[in-house]
Amino acid sequence: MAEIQSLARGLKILNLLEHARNGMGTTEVANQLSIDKSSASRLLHTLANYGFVEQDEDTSRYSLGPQLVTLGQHLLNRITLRDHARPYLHELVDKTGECAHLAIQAQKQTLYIDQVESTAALRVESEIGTLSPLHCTALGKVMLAFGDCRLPDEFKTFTHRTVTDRSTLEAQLAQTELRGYAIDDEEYNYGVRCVAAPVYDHRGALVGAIGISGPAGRVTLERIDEFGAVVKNTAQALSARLGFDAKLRSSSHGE
Amino acid sequence: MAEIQSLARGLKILNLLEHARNGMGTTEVANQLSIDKSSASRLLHTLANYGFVEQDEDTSRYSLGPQLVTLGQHLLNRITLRDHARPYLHELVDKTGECAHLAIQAQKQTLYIDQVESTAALRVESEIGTLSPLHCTALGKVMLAFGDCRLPDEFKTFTHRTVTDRSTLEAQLAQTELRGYAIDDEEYNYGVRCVAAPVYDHRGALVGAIGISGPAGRVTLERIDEFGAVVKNTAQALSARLGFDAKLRSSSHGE
DNA sequence: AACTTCTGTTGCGTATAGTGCAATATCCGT
DNA sequence: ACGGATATTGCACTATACGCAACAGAAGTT
Repeated sequence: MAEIQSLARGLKILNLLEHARNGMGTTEVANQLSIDKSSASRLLHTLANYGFVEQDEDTSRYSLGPQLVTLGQHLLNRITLRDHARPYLHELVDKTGECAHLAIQAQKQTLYIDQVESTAALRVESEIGTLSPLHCTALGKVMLAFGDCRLPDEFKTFTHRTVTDRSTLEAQLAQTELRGYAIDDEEYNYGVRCVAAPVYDHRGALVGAIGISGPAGRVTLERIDEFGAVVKNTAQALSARLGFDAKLRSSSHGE
Repeated sequence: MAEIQSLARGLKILNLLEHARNGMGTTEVANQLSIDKSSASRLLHTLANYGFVEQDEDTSRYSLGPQLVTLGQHLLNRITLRDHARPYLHELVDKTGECAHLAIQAQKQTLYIDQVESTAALRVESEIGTLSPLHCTALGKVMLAFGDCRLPDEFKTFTHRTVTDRSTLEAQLAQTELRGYAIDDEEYNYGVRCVAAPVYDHRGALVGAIGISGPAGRVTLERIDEFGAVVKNTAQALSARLGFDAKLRSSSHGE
């Protein structure tokens, strides 16, 4: 489809300015886009008229304007985690063939917010709205490993696999943090394995987790790392979608 | 200066979409801007190509896109409160003729971040970087009234006007909250009155306060409400500048 | 199910609107 | 005061975005 050239150029300018620490001058912008100074000047003026960029009165250099904050903020307010997670849950189902879940942390427990069932396996009934423990579900372990709440005092037992020893669990969480996804190996329901990864919002705060769960016969221990990678990647894509910038978390190099 | 029409139209579309709860259709956009459907369609496509809007695959309606979040967020990271407050401090000086200050809360105290001196009165020396108590300065009272920290246990006395009685101070803070600005009536320094109002960031959190201070002879009790209104308005303008949406705080009607 | 009546997208001729060149104006460093 | 940067404005040209109209698809109506 044909692009509107001048609009596209304006938008390109905004993208350029994102990475310019101290703003950019007209000529600089023109060179980057291989357009004439005059065109750049006029485009910048138009952007400035609507508050998308602003010009420093002294240096006459341009940088991003407050309108972007306004629009971005409004947008974030509209976003409900659930709405945005849904396509990613579908993606998980498509790629793994298993049931996908979205959960957040509530009242020191795992609250299931959404579920997308795989067409093949309908053995797991809907768990939306239910609360589960943190220590024995993949989604809950994500909260523990990547969130900022401390471990509960008691660990209830559900299966013979449920980890109830504090130090063992802590070791699992450390491992979870390292590899970027959590595993529930029949620790909550017999015959069900789960894999989950963290979802961050635009501020870099943990807002929830997404993951898959399926019968141990299909979600085998051999394939679990493969599933883990898929879940992790999908969770990262969702986080990016929510405005999360990976740089926020990995390390704090930016001044 | 001549505006680039197509770019301006594109930006107008973004502004339109801000207030559209469930996005807008092509025709709707076209009508609002009094342009042809085809033009609207092409503009929207271009915006979509760069992630500034996105089209729902099912309904084919358009809404604001993730790129705005990205840009807005990047911009917020660059913002330092001080840089943005400075012109507003100048504005205060211009309008009141008194010295203007910016402060944040640090270590349960008032930390002066910036100061703009009035040309007329240079009797107050620079206080940038100094810490003052919360309970007897206008800036500090703003933190107490609008922030989320609780009252200290002890209230040191500085002048005979310093309020050291807990319930009296609480009454003052309640009044402060109601009228939107705080007053220091010679409670910290003899002969100096101050007026301050809260500054909020894009999340609606209190980030600091700005205010003016001047000799009691000029900042009279009769004129103090007049000064209060000016300070309050300026603080609100600064907050808006930081991306603060008044709706965030006033009341929580939104779903 | 055939019928409107909405949508959103595409082809195309036209002329407006944006472009690049060049001139001007303004600022900075020496 | 001068050279070498900037950013901005005038102007002629043609490329570009525009509106019209035709098309396709969805959603209601009868």
